[in-house]
Amino acid sequence: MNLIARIAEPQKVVRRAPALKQELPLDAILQGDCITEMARLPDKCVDMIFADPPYNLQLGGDLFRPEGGRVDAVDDEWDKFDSLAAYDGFTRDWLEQARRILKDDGTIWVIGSYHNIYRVGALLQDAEFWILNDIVWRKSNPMPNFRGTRFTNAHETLLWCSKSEKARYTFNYRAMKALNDDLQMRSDWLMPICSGGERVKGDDGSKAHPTQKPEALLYRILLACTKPGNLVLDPFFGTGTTGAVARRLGRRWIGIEREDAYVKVARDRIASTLPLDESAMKTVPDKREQPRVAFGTLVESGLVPAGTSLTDAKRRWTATVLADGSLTSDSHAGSIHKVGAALQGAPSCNGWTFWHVAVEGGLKPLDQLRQQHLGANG
Amino acid sequence: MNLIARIAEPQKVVRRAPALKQELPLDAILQGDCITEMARLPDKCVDMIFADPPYNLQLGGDLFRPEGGRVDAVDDEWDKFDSLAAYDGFTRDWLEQARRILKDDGTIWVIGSYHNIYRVGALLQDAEFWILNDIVWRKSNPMPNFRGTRFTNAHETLLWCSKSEKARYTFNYRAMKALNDDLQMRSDWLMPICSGGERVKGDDGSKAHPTQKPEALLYRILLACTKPGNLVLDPFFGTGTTGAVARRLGRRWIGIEREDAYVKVARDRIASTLPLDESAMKTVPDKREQPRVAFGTLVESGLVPAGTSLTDAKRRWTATVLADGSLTSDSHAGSIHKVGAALQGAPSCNGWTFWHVAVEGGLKPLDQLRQQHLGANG
DNA sequence: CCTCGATCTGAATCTCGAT
DNA sequence: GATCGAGATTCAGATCGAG
Repeated sequence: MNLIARIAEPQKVVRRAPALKQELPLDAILQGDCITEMARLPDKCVDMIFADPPYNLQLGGDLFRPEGGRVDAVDDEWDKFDSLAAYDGFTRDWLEQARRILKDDGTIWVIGSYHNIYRVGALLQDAEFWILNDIVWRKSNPMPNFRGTRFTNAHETLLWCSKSEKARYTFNYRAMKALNDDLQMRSDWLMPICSGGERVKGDDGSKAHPTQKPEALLYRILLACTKPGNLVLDPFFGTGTTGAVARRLGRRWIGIEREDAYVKVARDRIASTLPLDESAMKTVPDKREQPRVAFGTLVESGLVPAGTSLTDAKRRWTATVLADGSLTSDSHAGSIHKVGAALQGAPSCNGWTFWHVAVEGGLKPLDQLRQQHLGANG
Repeated sequence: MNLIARIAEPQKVVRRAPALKQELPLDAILQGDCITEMARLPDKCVDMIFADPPYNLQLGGDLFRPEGGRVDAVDDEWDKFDSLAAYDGFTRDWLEQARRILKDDGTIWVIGSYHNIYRVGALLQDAEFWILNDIVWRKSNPMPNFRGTRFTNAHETLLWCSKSEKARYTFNYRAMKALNDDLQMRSDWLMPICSGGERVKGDDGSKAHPTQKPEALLYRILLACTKPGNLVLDPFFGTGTTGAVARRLGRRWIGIEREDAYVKVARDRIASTLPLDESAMKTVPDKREQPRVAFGTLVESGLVPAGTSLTDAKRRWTATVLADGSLTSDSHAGSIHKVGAALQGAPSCNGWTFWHVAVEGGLKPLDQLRQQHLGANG
């Protein structure tokens, strides 16, 4: 192994050891503040940067689940900033170093949530980075909104930028297309959050890091934007997902991490030969989700307008479609399935085949309209 | 029809016609510059703002499809800005007016792409708007990346903000859940781009506006964040999608549009849009808005007589109803909520769904008896 | 061995009206 | 403005123990 984890005295080291600017610590964890440590690296030396900076979540008090449990919030000191201005200043500083270290044809990836990504995006543009894509990581299993106050926050955003408009960056188009069943890889990626065996745990079984990213995410990024042997820098290394995936894919890496505990975890993780966990590699192909169509979608799209009267095949019952895709009959209200079941006194009912729309010359089941919708939008 | 389309001389009008600040032009198109026209509207007068500002696309030369056709790019004058700073200045100005016009409990939606949404998001936060969600519109039929140089840009982003952290905004949680097959509506929405019959065409068959938004998008937004009768402002009205959907859903609207051609198109389009039937406009009622029933009322009315024994769904605990509508168990006494919480050791508890009455063949939750009472007395 | 149910968890800006 | 109390609120998976 070729791991370095130094306990540095930043001020001294930066100023007095320019030597390090020549020799690059490959496949190594640099322990220390990310800006200080980046400052010690030479100009234009890395091919790609992946950065997962603090999100500045600004959470309030405790949040409880409906059944009584308490949500284990991200309340670590490293995510606390005094103000938006302080966060901006921090972001500007590390972006400045990142830009200096990055090769002219290299690219940078930054991940964030709505709390911080608009600050980061604007500052990237201010620093003359050129946005190539913004990528949406759609979580297949996000935490719900327990209080019913907003839309489920079910995604995070990644920004992918080159150093300038004219830069000739790496994009392995064919690899991405192959990874996506021979369709162009889109800007929305569906992936589960990091859990199960992939999630690094402490001795007490609790998660080692509150925001560990899934390897599948880094896998796709490294595969898309680097060549084998390229050097990848991760200035917010955490549990070392970037290093682990880089190693697996034959890329070189440098990680910067301040916290002692995370450095240890990352070192062990990368050192241990990970059995290729197929499940961690898998990304859910977008096609599989297409068959699921909410009835409300047909209402929104005007295929089954609100106010439409529905009936069953034998015209024994009728119900009316409301604006939100629910149904009302004389005695019941709810989804197409629930109302169908209630009217029949049955435990369950497939509303798609039960309910029909009157058309010229007869009745057409909702299922047929769903197929029509899929055909038009699939 | 009640449409206004004035040809204004902006500078004069703003300064000399404060009268308009009193009377609100409802269901009307105001023709003119968006900042000037907004300046003429009173403080805190609209419930929601939907804004689809210029994206500042910064497109280079013509883009050609593989088979030779030229892509019909957005190259209109209104999408051109000299610099990021100019775009920021413009954005700051219209956001300032938007904030002034918006009611304190109102919300604003802004849609954009990666070209502009990071500017807009940061400036929204700078103006002390509070981001509630960022929403990803996933296009089921995006334009492919013809050159194979990037990921297919398959989404746009919407920001939903209140005026402050503490503001009590409207969110029709139940309606959104109904629209999504009884699952919480997530922050990623799959919808086709506006095409086919919905796309407004000119006399020559070409599209009337380069970036017309689908009605389904506005439908979901208006249904989620407004009540019937609420007033919605769209300062970049274009072909009037916001007005058309607002009218369909029984919301009032004001549109601002500078271009003569778009004003005409929007006016005709909205005139031919029919409002939904009053009953079809309905959505499932939010529990929070139903009339409150004190548990004591059910005791008084004899629906749950004093002395009744209650139990939870798993029959782990029991309690007895007292004459005043309070409960006693072995160890606790108080309201149905307090006793339920205390027995479970939970911070809180909804006694209506926690406690059940034994009936023939099983258990019936108090909530069901409450509904029964409401049906009989509501 | 498998199945079923109970339990736990994840980057979360998570209530509101009456007094 | 602060306080108090009613009462509204969860999805997809992984894990583990019982049968």
